[in-house]
Amino acid sequence: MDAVFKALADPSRRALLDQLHLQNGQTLNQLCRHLRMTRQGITKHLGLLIKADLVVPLWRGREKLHYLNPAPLKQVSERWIDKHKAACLRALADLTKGLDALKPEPN
Amino acid sequence: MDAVFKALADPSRRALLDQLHLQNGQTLNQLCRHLRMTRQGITKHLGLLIKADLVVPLWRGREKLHYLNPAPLKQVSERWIDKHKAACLRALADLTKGLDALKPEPN
DNA sequence: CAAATATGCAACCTTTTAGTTGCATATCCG
DNA sequence: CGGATATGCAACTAAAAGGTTGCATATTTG
Repeated sequence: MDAVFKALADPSRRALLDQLHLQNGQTLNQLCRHLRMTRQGITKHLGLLIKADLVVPLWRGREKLHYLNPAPLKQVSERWIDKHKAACLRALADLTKGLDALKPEPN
Repeated sequence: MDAVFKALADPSRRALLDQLHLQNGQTLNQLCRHLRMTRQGITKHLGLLIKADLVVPLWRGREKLHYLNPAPLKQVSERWIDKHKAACLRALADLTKGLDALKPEPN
């Protein structure tokens, strides 16, 4: 679990997850196009994501495909959010969003 | 959002959240009893948790009560887990597709 | 086979972070 | 008031993390 939280702590790694969420199964080089960083830097980030089991690698010839695995994320929120409270929170979040949308400009 | 992920990255801070989840509204000194660390160290951790809005402080006289606020955690998991779809199923499907791509050269 | 492509490994540097020590400030209670 | 309690702020140190450069390895392709 520690590896998951550590992996999520860095914005570059979250960007990688975003990118995989957008298009799953990308190779290392594909992912390099979206981040302005050396390939080796990205390799290290992917290494942490893989160790945290948030990304699953799959070799196809000389290419390494990367797949997003959101399973560990499930446990993240459930650790401090009681199941029966979840619905309430969700409703509250939606309500807040609704109220914000409704909020009139003071002019 | 960045502050939330950063705050969750440290095991001591997660322990503090655990402690508050166990008993909400504890003072700084109360929290100090459960972690083996100086009070100032814990103060710094709580500062980050408060900045991330994961903990809400409330002053009562000279005491500072700390309350857990799980709301930001909701968004954490929902970022990469599709709300209305079984994300794990989709990921599995994509993974299977990757495996299929691997197959055509069995020889 | 040789060149190009896709990736890995390791050393290195710089910045950030965790934790400590020391002192200051505010509140409660006799 | 004065001592005890509860907390804050700042400087400092040691460890960790982000990122780079350089070179090695495996696979595809002409």
